[in-house]
Amino acid sequence: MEPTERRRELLLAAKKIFADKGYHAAGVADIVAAAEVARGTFYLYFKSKRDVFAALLDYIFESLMKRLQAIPLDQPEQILKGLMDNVALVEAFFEEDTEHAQIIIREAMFLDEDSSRRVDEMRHALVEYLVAVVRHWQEAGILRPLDPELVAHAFLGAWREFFEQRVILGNITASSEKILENLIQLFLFGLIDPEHFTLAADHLREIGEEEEANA
Amino acid sequence: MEPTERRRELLLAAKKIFADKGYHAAGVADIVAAAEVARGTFYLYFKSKRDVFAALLDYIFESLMKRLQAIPLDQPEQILKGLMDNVALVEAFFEEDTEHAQIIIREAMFLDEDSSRRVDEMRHALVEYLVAVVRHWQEAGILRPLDPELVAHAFLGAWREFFEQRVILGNITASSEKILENLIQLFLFGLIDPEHFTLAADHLREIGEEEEANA
Amino acid sequence: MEPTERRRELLLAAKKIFADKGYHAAGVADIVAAAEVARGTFYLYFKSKRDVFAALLDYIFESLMKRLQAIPLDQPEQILKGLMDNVALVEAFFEEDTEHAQIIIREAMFLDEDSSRRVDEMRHALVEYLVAVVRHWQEAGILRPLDPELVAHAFLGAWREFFEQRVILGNITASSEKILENLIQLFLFGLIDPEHFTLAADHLREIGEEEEANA
Amino acid sequence: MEPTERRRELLLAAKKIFADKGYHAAGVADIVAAAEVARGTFYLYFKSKRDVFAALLDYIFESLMKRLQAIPLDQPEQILKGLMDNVALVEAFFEEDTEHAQIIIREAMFLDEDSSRRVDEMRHALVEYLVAVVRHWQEAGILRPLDPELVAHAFLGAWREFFEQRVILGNITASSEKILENLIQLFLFGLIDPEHFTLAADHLREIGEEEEANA
DNA sequence: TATGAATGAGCCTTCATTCAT
DNA sequence: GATGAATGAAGGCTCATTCAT
Repeated sequence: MEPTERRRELLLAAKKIFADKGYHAAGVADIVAAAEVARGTFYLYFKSKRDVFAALLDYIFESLMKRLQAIPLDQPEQILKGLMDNVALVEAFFEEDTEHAQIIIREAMFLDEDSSRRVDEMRHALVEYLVAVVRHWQEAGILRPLDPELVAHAFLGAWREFFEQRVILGNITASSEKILENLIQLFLFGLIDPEHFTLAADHLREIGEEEEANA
Repeated sequence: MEPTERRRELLLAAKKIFADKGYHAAGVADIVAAAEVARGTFYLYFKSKRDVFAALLDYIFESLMKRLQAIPLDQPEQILKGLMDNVALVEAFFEEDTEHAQIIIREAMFLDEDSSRRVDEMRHALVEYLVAVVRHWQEAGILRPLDPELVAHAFLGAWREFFEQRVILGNITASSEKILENLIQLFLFGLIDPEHFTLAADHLREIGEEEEANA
Repeated sequence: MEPTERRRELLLAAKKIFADKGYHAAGVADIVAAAEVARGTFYLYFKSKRDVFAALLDYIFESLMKRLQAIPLDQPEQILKGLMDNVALVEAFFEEDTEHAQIIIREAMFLDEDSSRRVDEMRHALVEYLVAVVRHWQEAGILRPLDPELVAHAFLGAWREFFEQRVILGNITASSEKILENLIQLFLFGLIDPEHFTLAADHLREIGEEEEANA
Repeated sequence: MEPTERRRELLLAAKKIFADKGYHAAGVADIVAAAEVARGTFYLYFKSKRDVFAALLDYIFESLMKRLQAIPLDQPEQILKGLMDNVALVEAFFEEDTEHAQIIIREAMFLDEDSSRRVDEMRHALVEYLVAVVRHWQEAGILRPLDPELVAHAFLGAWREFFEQRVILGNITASSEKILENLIQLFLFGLIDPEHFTLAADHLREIGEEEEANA
């Protein structure tokens, strides 16, 4: 068999095992069993268990990047549909192959410095993408001039929360579309009833002044 | 030494070790070394390594509950200050003792079913609290009638994202107050410039109709 | 409490525990729990776990001796009843307190050199007693002049086999009286039908001669 | 090295160690030291310390069965020689490799339910074999119609007693042949001098009547 | 390249014994 | 005498990694 193919088989076996059992519970024995190769063969293609996990993160990262690069940022004429389509696309990536999400969210994030750095790169890619979208519509005067990074991180966090609950933990049964729609509405229009915008804004200003006075 | 005291010492030692090295990398040997007791002593107070971790989650949960119970939900006259104060209080709990957060967020969430259930209880307590706040101001007609649970989860997720970045991973240097303030503004007023509310709402409706037509 | 009393309580607790769980599975913790004293108290009366076991063997040995010494060897006029009564008495000792038997047969026999020596003393006492009985009736011309020690050991072994099966392992449900009666009949009259005694004796002689020829 | 061979080496090492030190005192460390392999290698071939012991019992059981199956039950023309040859064969099995006997008699019998069940199977095989022999000669009218199982158990017990004393504990120096010969004589002809058979039988009857009267 | 038997450091846990109170 | 918390040696077992074939 071609070396590259062997390596790929092992990588996919590792993906399945890590997603199933988690990094620590997964053993090299499980991986080679799933790949149907001998124990020693594993070490022909990967330096260690850590190494195959790192390779896995690379693989997932690259897969995600391919998707993101396929999205045009500047064409959408309709802000809402644009946002929804684009975010849905990211969600689809993780939902198509739930193992990806299991690994990224459950395992890689806090496994060690190296892993968390790699996840951070992914997060950064997503954030940059969201930032670009927000900035695009801010420049068009449609969105208010809030810090785009803050918005991106906030949205990412909110979305991750629901994704975790729904896909990883299975605590929510609502459809991903419905959730996403509501989430976007919340982020776009905010909580406050427009009638009370002025009142609310006044309060906000007062609080700021109080705090400055206290400081 | 009084048994209760010894147990507490071991618990705190375990908290430090688990926060430092993570559940898997932490050994009972580390814990007893930190507590400066013999190996066997550990098993006088805890059934196993798992057991001490569970006890730790209980301890953190109870500590957090004490804080939350101290907050009056129905008195705040000012929505913004109320929300900010209350959320800040939760944040303070985790920030005072970063180890708490390390353990809850990095380790407990996905360690196993038992642990994730416990973390879920905590999340639930926080969500319920946020839901109560949102509902309070919805009934007062100040907030729009969005699903309070959705709002609560979204806010929790967004907040967690920043907390992780700032406290656990150290990627952000902005002050927690500033972040919280911006976050609340985002959730309250939304992204869209009020001038374009009507336009945006129209788009939203169109999208809905398109989708129904497609279905 | 009087020291002697305390010691006795511990000894009896140990007897129960050792009989229940066996020497190795029994822990000092079990013994002190059964005796309702503190862990340390145990070591006030016994040097070690081994020590309490040795003391237990002494105790059982003495109890058995008291019984045996109470039996008159020379008065019985009737050989069968005499044998049966006497053997039944030994059996009764172990059956009254099954724990005795559990400990002697299951644990002490092969635990270590010291224990097996003690059990051997007991066995010796029983054998000597049986030897005396056999010899008594041999001198009266009732029993054939077989080696009395051989007879005693053989009987002891056969009896032990049934006792183990019945009391320790629970494999036999027949009453001890019935078994004993049959056993004694077997030992007294033998297997061969008297009609064939001569024939059998001839065979026996032939075999002996063959073997001598082969040697 | 071939797996089967390694496993066999470990099994034999375990046999030696268990026979030497007993189940509890023997450590996996001792076994792997005797087999001159690493600790982990042991667990390549056996699930646990218990497991290797069980495997050992199987091995001994099978070895014994091979011997027993080689014995024709129905051909012997001479009762005495037949019995002696056959029993001697069983004895030889244990005497050739004393470790077998050490393990079966000292350790396995009362270690736990599983072990004692296995030993019981062996005992059963021997008993059945003896029963068949006895029954064979009973049908030929040579032996009296005593319960064959009782006879078999009694003989087995008596034989075990001597075997233990001689081989395991080293208390007897007489040759096994001499002992066996005497034992068989005892079982065949019984203790009572034929001249007194009638007298003895009368006594026996009287005892029975007395007991019935008392009941 | 592929194999899989062998390795051994390292982990969790138990329990007889000690000792300060 | 009595207590029971503390001890730590010892034991069973796992698993990532190596290496001779």
